[in-house]
Amino acid sequence: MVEHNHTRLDLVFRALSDQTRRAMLERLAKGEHTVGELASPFRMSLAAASKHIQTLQRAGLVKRTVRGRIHYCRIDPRPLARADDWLRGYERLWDTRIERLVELLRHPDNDPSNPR
Amino acid sequence: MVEHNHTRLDLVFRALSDQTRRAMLERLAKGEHTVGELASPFRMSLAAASKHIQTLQRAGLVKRTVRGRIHYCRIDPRPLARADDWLRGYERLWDTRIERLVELLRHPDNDPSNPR
DNA sequence: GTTATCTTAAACCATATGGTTGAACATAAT
DNA sequence: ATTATGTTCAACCATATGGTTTAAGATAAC
Repeated sequence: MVEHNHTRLDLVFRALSDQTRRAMLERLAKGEHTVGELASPFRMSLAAASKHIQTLQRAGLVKRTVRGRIHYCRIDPRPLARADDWLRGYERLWDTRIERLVELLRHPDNDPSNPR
Repeated sequence: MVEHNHTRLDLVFRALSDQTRRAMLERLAKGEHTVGELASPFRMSLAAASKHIQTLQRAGLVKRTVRGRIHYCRIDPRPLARADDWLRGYERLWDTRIERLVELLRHPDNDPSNPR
């Protein structure tokens, strides 16, 4: 559902718009961490860090498992792939190599590296 | 400068976290538009749409040229490329094909498609 | 010079955000 | 049962956001 996809992208990009949350993802990319572990490098209260983790969770970027009193968090990269899919829709605009390839396909004789 | 890069990424992802602004970028990907043209498809005031365009501009995603009383906007895809660079840092986590390739490189004899 | 058009600024509003502190909840250790 | 640990909730605060309306500014058309 298009509307649903927009909402998800909203949340993902929103979650990524803060360097604390990006740093948390970078750590989670290396493996599972507890909430306390994720919070510890940041100079903010545990409650603030907990809020950030919840924002990541709402975006689907983090999944948590509770075992006893410990909350374990893991990265879920699929929403990142979808965000990347969206960005790659613009790849043609930033990748001049693709532009040149398209140009070559249209006018093959214009290739300066072609000695013909 | 690392800090500067973070700020820029904040702004880019922030700008992308709204479907109105993403829709504006999609139109700009097809070519230059005036502010009024960008605003017209949306059911919001011109002032509101103007604010969105300013958010895109602050993120560096849009460049504007003023000719007379008309403001022309163009997409600048470079910040999208940088956002994509950041996302691609996680490619290994979402692309299981890369995972399998790495696994093959480590244990070549485990390839089930290899009849050896 | 006057009117029209394009666009933003200012003020306002409701909501969201990102942080704090202290309390509360859930579970583990003793 | 009590204390300790891990974590979230609630209330608060300052700021930001996304929208509105109206006014203002810049330029073009007449």
